[in-house]
Amino acid sequence: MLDKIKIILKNYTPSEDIRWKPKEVKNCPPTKYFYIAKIYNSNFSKKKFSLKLLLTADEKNDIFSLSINGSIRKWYYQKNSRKDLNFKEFIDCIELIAKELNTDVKTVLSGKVTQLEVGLTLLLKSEMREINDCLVKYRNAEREVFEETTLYFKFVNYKLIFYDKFLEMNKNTIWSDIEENVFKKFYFLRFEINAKKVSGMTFKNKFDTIEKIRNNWNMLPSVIEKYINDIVFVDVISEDKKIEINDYSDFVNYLTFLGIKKYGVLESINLFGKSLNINNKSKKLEEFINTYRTNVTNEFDFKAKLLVELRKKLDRLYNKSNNIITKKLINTL
DNA sequence: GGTCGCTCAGAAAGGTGTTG
DNA sequence: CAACACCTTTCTGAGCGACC
Repeated sequence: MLDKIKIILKNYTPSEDIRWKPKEVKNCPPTKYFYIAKIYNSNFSKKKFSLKLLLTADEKNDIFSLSINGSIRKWYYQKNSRKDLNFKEFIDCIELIAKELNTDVKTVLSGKVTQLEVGLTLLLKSEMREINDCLVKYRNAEREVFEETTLYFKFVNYKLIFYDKFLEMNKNTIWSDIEENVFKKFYFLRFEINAKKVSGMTFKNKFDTIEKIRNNWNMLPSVIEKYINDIVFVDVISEDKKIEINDYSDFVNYLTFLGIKKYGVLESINLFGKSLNINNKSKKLEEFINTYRTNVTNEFDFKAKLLVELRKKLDRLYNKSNNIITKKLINTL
């Protein structure tokens, strides 16, 4: 469930097996020196998807701190696939990193996590490809669509991202017939919670050290589901219902629906941002959107399908059936 | 009965000064 | 610089009368 991560180890004793290269950094105190290096996953012979190291040396006091930065997911598998780390693999990662750094597991566990990306890839049917259009609002985040297939909800310290993993993995290649078929049939939806500053969002206290991530691994599914559930969902794809207008309220209801459709769902929702009454805003918005919802058939039920697949994948990554094994793994470290 | 606006508390987001 | 602690602001949902 983890992808990109930045870990800070204090009081790390630099391994002599690593080739440290001095790095010039402008505007830094004269007593500090910087060295960079890379570590690879030595379970594989190829050297791809490294983790970048930045060693800060305060040579006066002989104190070193190490920053580890990169995608442990790609690093662990040595490829960019739709696989996601489960608990056992995460524990594996910790041990591997300790080995590569020539330090003990305890040191890695104590590492501070200052940046973290929690995410997963869902295997959906290709009809689900349009689902981004239905994710219309998330709290007060800035909604932004990039190159038509990527959707962001941005805050200062973190953002939510939805994108087509298959396109991302195969963007620079010529597709074979098999790949064409896969793309036609399936949609690899990737969802990520990208924390640029862990200390400034909800991961703080729960996922801000490697040890806490390990101990709180079982909380990750509900955290991910909470973020998804908080996104305002409107089915903008299904056909309109055939509406019978029998009285005035039916008429107003239908007019509101037509108005939202004509003016645009996103634009209509934005109107509420300017609404003066803070307290009623969310309630009104909910009513407003429900009016729209009651006028579409919702024949496909995108949201339900998304949540079902999300739950399936989370169960697998959380190792629900292996709870005892999970506890044992924690105890062995 | 339903709507509106006020209050409150807790959570979430953002701003800023300090620190190594 | 990056990261954090600390503080302020904003958001959100629930509760509760007042009013039509």
